[in-house]
Amino acid sequence: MTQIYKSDFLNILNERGFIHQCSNFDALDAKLMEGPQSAYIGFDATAKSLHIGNLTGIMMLYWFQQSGHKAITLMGGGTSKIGDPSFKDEQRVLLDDDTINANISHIQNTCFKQFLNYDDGETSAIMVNNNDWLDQLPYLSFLRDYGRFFSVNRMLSFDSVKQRLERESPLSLLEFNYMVMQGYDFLELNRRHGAILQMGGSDQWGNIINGVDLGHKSDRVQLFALTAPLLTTPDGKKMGKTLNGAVWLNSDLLTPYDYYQYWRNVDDVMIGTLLRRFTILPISEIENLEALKGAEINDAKKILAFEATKLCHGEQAAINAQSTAQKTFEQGSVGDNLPSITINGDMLAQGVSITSLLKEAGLVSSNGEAKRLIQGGGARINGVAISALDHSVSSNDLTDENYIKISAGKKKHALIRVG
RNA sequence: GGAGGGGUGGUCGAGUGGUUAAUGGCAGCGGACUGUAACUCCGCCUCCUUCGGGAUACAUAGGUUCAAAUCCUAUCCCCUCCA
Repeated sequence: MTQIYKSDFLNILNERGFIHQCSNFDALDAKLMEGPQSAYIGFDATAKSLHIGNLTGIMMLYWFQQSGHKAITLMGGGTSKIGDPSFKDEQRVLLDDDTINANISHIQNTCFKQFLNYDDGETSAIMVNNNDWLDQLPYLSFLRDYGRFFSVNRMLSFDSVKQRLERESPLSLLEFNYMVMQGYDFLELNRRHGAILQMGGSDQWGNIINGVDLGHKSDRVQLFALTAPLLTTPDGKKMGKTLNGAVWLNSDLLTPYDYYQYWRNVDDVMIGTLLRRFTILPISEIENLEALKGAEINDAKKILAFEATKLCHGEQAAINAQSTAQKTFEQGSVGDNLPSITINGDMLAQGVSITSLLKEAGLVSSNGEAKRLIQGGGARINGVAISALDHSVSSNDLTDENYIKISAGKKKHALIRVG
């Protein structure tokens, strides 16, 4: 591999496609060679789980720690009260404290612990919440101490707000302050934990640079910004949507099987990029995988899905998910990880309408949707398409293994068991 | 405070009294093709229904009318300009 940097960390990030912009490559590279450093990434607390969109940042911290440094995960408990306006056209709904706190504790206890080691001596990852300092800021003295370092002229020049202004979308003072808060976070984390680097997606560039400038002006410290390219599909769409919305990292919001399936179904042309970013396979192996052509790409996708699931949910969950997927799609049978519902044996003996079963199994959300699904030819019982709206499912449909497989389309399946 | 503009289904955006549950694009879902991909094509895309219909719906609440997303009144919210 080509070593264009001195530090392992930058070399790894470079070969894995994480580098978009850096405030000062050479100086950062040199700094990383001096010994363990601290870097952080901020995460939203607007939902009770992180999602695939946050995964790039998590992986950057992962490699940072693997390279012998200290990773800091900053939960935006304070900044979530404002809402990042970058590249958004509309103001976000404001969340109340209780919701934000609940979200943070939920995220803390799940997502990160899979990827980062919080008990690793000198390079233990740590988790902080910016509400701890932002909530206490005295307005007037804050303005006097730090407000003077922020140039409105400059802030207005950032693409993230320029776009909003050009479209004449409203930008409130509250939202405009988001980048001030984020900039101050950097300073605070430098003081508290010696953080010298803030990373993030390329949409965070403006916000991060504000912190770098503030560090220089206020404390005469050199801070660094490093951003990763945003992930988009070839046609420019954002990655990370699935049947039910976001691709969550928490298994209680998205099962490991569904998580596996998300990766299994990504666009062909993304395969190399995704393997680099979201698996920890050696680059040489990734190069072999992305050289595959045509239907062979499926092999690469299976590996991507397996490795990504393993990182997020553990090896056993990945094995289970893979096995279920294989049985379901390659052998036409069923796997343990399919969602399942239990139904009373007597009721089943009398026959249950397919519509209500589809609803029960969570495959559709209303009778109307079930009806449309059936009319569209997408409803199946044990793999056989059902065309009658009033079709009744009964004990006769039970297979030898004592279940009924019900499907909505070719990819969504559920099992009905008798209980 | 004054003047003007605007709030339509997940989203963008038509529609200015009547076959309008509301054109079209995007997103989404299903089908065909295929490799559990992409492309393309076709269908669907408020809810309930005994499948005859019914109930809700165009910021909110009233009103005019046989009939309103479309007209009137009040209220709320947003934007622009002026003070």
